[in-house]
Amino acid sequence: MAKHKQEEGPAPKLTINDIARLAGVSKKTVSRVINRSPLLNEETRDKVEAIIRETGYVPNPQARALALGRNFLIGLVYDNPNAQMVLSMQRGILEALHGTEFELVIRPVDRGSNHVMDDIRGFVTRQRLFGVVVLPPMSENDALARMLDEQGCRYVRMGSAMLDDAEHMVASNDREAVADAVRHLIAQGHRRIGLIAGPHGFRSAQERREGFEMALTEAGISLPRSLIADGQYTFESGLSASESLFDLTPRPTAIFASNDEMAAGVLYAARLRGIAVPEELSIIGFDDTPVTTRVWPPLSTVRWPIVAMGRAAALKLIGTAIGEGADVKEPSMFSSTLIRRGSVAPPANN
Amino acid sequence: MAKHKQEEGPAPKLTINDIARLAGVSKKTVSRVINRSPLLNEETRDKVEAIIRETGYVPNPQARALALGRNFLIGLVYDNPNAQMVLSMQRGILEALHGTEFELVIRPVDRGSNHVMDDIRGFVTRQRLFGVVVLPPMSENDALARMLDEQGCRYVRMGSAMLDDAEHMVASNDREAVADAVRHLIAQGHRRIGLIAGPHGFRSAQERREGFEMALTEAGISLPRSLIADGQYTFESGLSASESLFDLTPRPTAIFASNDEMAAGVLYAARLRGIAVPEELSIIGFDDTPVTTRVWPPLSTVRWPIVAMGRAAALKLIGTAIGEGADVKEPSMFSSTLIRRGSVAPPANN
DNA sequence: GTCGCATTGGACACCGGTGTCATAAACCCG
DNA sequence: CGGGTTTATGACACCGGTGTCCAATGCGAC
Repeated sequence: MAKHKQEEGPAPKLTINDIARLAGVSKKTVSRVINRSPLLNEETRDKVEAIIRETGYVPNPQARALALGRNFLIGLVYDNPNAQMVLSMQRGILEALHGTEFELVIRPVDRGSNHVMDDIRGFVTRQRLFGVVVLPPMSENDALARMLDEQGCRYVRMGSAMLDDAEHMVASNDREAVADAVRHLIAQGHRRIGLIAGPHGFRSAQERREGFEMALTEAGISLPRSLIADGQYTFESGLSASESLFDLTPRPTAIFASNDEMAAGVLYAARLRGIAVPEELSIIGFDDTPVTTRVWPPLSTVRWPIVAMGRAAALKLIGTAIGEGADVKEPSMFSSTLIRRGSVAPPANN
Repeated sequence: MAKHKQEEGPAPKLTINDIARLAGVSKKTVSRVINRSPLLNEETRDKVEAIIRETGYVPNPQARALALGRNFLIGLVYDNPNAQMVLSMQRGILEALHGTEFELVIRPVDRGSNHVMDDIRGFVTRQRLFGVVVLPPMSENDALARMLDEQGCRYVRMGSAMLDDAEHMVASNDREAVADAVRHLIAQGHRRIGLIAGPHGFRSAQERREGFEMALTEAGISLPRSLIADGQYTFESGLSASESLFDLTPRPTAIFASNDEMAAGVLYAARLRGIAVPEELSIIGFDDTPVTTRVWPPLSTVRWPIVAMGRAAALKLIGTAIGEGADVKEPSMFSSTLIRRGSVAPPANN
């Protein structure tokens, strides 16, 4: 329809020159106002700011990017099987970016490929990204961190343990969180507790496993190797991994699954076998994804503050740039909470 | 491949001038090579291309953006309650963008707010976006489409019906898909079929409702108003909406829920009431989200090709730009498939 | 041999900001 | 009241590309 661009001009597109002319100053002075340069007369600043406000002028980010050799873009690099997690992270980061001039550019990668590194390098250098947030398990790759450093690209890694200094890391304490969850099972009277572990090579899997073992050790409960089954963080892997646990005699009375997808798989497998949850089997998952409340019974799980962590990561990145309340140090370590729903009960007979 | 250059240094950062010097031509000639200008000597082109290839030179996108007044960024605008859908769409778009110089910038908005329009306008004009993909329900907003047009911003709208010409629209045929699903229920022998409708103001909700009514009308089945319950596309709304359906006498023997979340709610409510699924109640959902296979019994549902549609949308946008196999016309209309799982069975008694 | 035309390449301004440095005005002190 | 210092502002080049326009070259035609 509106193909004819008439008086309905496609936006005024004011430039710094227009503002300079209107204010009767040089473009450099306008630039100083925009960049909050301290060596500026109050009066001049006010005058220019008034003009900017009433014209609604906004500096062209492309020109700034060119002049500064750096874009106002934050990249999000991930290769994550967990959709919910990725989306929440995006939300958290965007919350922090909201109201700033930064935008979020997303970049899923394939960590299996042998040019991931080149791929990411190209991404950050071509776009002259201001910085990137890296999600697990990519974030566990130290070579990647080193490369980003070399490229002069700021970065923040998300993870389940501190793998880097506070400036470059936002972490949750998975080990302690899992230990808490397992202590809860123990407090309910469980003694034969199975673990569905996450995939090898995932730091989170390792941390969660250590938390699991820690709680049992504390309580003086021995842990036969047979009570640990390997999973891949997928529903199907949880389903099949629990089979081996169900075949045990005596059967475990509780299972901790290293994430919710696998916990849902355990629940499903239990139903297939006619094992009543929670009467005959207690289950705890990890992540607090929506699936936990869609199944029956709703799954107890561990919730970690993904959105808040995403926000913190973004603030760490841009904190230096916006430099308003300059030193609002974002926390680097976040703790998780056990969410009690209907999938845990004391064991039937002990 | 071109791994010749040192792995160290914070990137060589070649410019068009360097290439021009190395090739012994002017920068404009290099520019012509990059932009595939036809008025160029074969010999010159080959020479310059060789240099570009062996140095690994990549033009600076910021400079191009400034000179062209347009960025190589695609925006994704959405206000969608369905996480899975958003993520799949991102995936589809990124698949199409892969290997091009385009990047994806995401922009969730709040369609309730009364400055959404200004927000989006600012987004596309400030960043000089090449184009945007708009997801439902934002895509149903014609004023938004008009505004984007005025701003000279390309756009493609995703939706559940053709609301615009093929150039600007990628749609699934929800009405027909739902009709098929309901025909399936009728073929199984169901006559009292309930509908959990989507929220008013969502075109998809309307289309799905019309498909539902269409199938019943075809079969000569009357549809009392009481068999339609309003939902909000959320699990909770599906849960509570189904209560009113369960209170009916006689109770419906099947329910079509306008999306999977609500279908999961129906299933949950059924379990709370001790209604056996599928023996006493058949359920069909819509979207084929992962939750359908996590619950028991797994839910029959309608699958629509989100990823393929995202890919098509992105290709429509950039098609003109890459202009290689110039006229690879992407389809605009996609059809959906009924996925049969365990939540449908013939009614117990009729 | 000269002219006209098509083809190819380059000089230069420009996109809209920022950095550097010079300079004018204001200030300070002896 | 002059010289040195500080402060506020502007002129100008520059970031790395692209568009415009003109010059050089080659070649056939007269």
